[in-house]
Amino acid sequence: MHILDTLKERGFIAQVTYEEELYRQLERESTVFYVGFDPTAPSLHFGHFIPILAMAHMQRAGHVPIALVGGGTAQVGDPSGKTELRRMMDQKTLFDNQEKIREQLSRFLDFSGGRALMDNNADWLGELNYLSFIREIGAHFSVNRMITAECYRQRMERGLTFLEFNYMVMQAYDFLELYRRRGCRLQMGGDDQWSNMLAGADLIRRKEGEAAFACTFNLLLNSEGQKMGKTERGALWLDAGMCPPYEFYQYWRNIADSDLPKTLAMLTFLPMDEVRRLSAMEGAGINEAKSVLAFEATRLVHGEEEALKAQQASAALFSGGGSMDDVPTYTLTLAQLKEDSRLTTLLFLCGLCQSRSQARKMVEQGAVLVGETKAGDTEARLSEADFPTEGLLLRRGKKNFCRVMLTR
RNA sequence: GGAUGGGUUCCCGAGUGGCCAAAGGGAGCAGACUGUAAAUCUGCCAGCGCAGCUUUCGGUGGUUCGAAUCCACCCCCAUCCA
Repeated sequence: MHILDTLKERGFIAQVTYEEELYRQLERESTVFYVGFDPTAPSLHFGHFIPILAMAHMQRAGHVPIALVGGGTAQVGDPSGKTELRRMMDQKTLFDNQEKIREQLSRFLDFSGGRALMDNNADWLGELNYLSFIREIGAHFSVNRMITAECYRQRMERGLTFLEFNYMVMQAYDFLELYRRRGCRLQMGGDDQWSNMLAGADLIRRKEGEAAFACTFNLLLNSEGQKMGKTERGALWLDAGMCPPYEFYQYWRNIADSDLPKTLAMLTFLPMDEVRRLSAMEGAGINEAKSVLAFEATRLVHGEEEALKAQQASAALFSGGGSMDDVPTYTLTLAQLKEDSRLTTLLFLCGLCQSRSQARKMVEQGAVLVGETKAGDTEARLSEADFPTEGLLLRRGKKNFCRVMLTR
């Protein structure tokens, strides 16, 4: 099956340029392509996951991905889809974030033997000469056309700085530079990047007279039309320290029925026959399908071992039996307990509630379970005897658990 | 640079001297019903050792017994003019 058809079937592709030609290009040779990543956060989050998976699909099909870290462009800020001027980041933070991204990407892509590459556009944007740049590159851009691009249109009404206006030119230049350095012919990315990507492909065609392509991905939206990957605490990070595997697993285990088919297709590498079979499930079966999704997605992000642990912890908490070993755990010292033995304090400390006020309210609403008994008293206190050696299981609502271990 | 209109709790958005931790909606959380789903109904939704107190309405000062609300200066945003 053609890789583009695979990506289409799994729901990745939003828009493609010169589609027929791109089909032929990908058939003819191993094609170098790139996806840009902004180093504006210390971890990749779920929003990056779709492009990453698409890159992995492409790599499996024999093509060569370049992950381009936007160390230079991040100092400008992409106006696409933003209504405000993005705050600027200092160099040090950008550099640190960049290293994290490199580390995380290597879990999804095989960087060995030049099978995947990584570049940073600070390498070439940083030393550009303004005059030669506007002469060589700027001359190819029509402001008239730029301002009609979707990504600028809304900002034209609200205000757009000249700094941001340059973003498209810079991104187009990246593509040209990657073509020259690496023979890169295809840029992939989020659909909000469409105009920037087109600009790059056009620039290569104009300056080099060579074929270049752009291809954008769909956002994964839930049935209510909102982006998926938002949690109670914020973004769904791909870093285990910022979002534990158990939490990641539970996110996908809890999605709406109607979101299951597209999610399975996009977030797993299961054969489409299997995806269709699982998506057709009903009633209790659909829960089974969701745990397959959760397991597969967690496996991709955190590895098989962590996925198994998350699965086992979930089994122990939700369906009884199984091992409690990998249930989210908080360690309490005896000194802490002596200092403040209130249940509400513990709920706050272990992260189950975001403040003691919230903990008090949860108790009032009958949402808190201590072991097997429902807590009814907001002033309840705990003593050493309440903590068995295997830990005390606290629960807020039906789905939030924390095992508290007392170290004596 | 000038004129005008604005900046309110996660978001939208009311409030224009005390009855304001601030209407209403959305999001979120919890309870009931379920399948760790959706829909629906109900409650909660700044913090605190919580019948009381503390911090909050762009910033800093001021008027007042009392300010999100009035005054001064400043910062930022939008629209029009240059």
